[in-house]
Amino acid sequence: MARPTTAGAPPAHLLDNRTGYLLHRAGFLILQRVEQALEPLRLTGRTFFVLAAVRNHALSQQEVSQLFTLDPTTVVTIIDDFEEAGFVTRRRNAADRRRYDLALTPDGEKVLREAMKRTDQVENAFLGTLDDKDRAEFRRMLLSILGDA
Amino acid sequence: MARPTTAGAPPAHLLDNRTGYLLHRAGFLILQRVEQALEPLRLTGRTFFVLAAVRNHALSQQEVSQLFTLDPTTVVTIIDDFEEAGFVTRRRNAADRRRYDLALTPDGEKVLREAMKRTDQVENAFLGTLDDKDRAEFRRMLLSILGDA
DNA sequence: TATTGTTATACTCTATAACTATA
DNA sequence: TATAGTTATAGAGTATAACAATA
Repeated sequence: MARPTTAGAPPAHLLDNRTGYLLHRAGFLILQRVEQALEPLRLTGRTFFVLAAVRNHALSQQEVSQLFTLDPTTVVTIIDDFEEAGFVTRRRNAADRRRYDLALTPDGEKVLREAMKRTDQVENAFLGTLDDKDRAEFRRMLLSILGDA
Repeated sequence: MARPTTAGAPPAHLLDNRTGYLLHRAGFLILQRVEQALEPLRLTGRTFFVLAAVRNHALSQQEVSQLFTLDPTTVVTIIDDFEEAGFVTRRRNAADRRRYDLALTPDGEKVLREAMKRTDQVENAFLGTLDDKDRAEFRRMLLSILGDA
C-alpha cells in the first residue's frame, strides 16, 4: 500500500482506507482552489458563501450564522465589510425590529456573478475525472449524506 | 472550531446546486464530528492525521508537512507535543542527519487504535444513508478526484 | 548554495462575555 | 426573561522571517 506521493495526490498512508478522510481532504482541496480563484475579487470561501446565501432570501445575520456554522460575531464583521464595499444592505425587519433583512446591491450581484463563473471553472476542473453520470451520482450521494446528517 | 450545528442539513440556498460546495460542506461536517469523537483523547483532526501517518513509515517532519498541507512550524509544535506525551519519538536519520525519522511508541499505537475505533464509528454514522454499493462508488470517485487533483 | 528543523514574532482568526434594543 | 445584533478583549491558531546544522 506504499505508493509514491505525487503532487496533489492523496497521501499514501494509513488514512487512505478511510472514506471520511478522503472526503475531508477533497473538501479541503476544493476550498483551497476556490479561494485562489476568488482572491482577485477579494473574496474568501466564507464571504462567497454568505454573498450567495443573501442573494435569494432576506436572511437575518442569525440565519446566516446557522447556515454556515459561523459565530454570530464573525457574521457582523463579514456584513460590515460587505456594507462598506457596497455589496450588501441592512434593512430593519418590519415585523421584528431586532433583526436585519440582508440584501444584495447591484454591485453585490455583479461580484457574485463573477465569483460564480470562477468557481464553476474550479469545480469543473476538480471533478474533471468524473463523467456526467458519475457527477450526478456523486452529487446525489452528497445530498443524501447531508440530508441525513 | 465553531460551535456544533444542530441541523446538519444542507442549507437551502443558491449554493445547493454546486457539487463543490456540497463537497466542502460534507468535509467540514465530518471533520467536526471526528473532532468531537477525539476530544476525550486530546486529539484534533490534524494531530490524528499526523499520528496515523507516522505509524507506517519513518516520515520526516518535512514529509508530514507536505502530506497534509501544514506549515513546517506547525509540525514542529505537533511533534513536540506528541514527544512530550510519549506518543512519538524523533531519531536522527542516519543517511541525512538534518532529518528526523518519526516513529510511534507503544503508547502512541494504543491511542491511535482507540482513535481509529472512534473515527470508524463517526464515518459509519456519517455515511449512514449510503448502502455498501454506494459507499464503494463514493470512495472510488473520491480516489479518482484526488488522484487527478 | 540549498534543505531540515527550530525559534521568535507578528498577525489573523475565533471564542467569550458584556452590552443595547427590541420582543 | 429571551433573542438579534454589537463591541471589546483575550486566546488560539497561523504565517513570516531569521537562524543553526547539515548536505
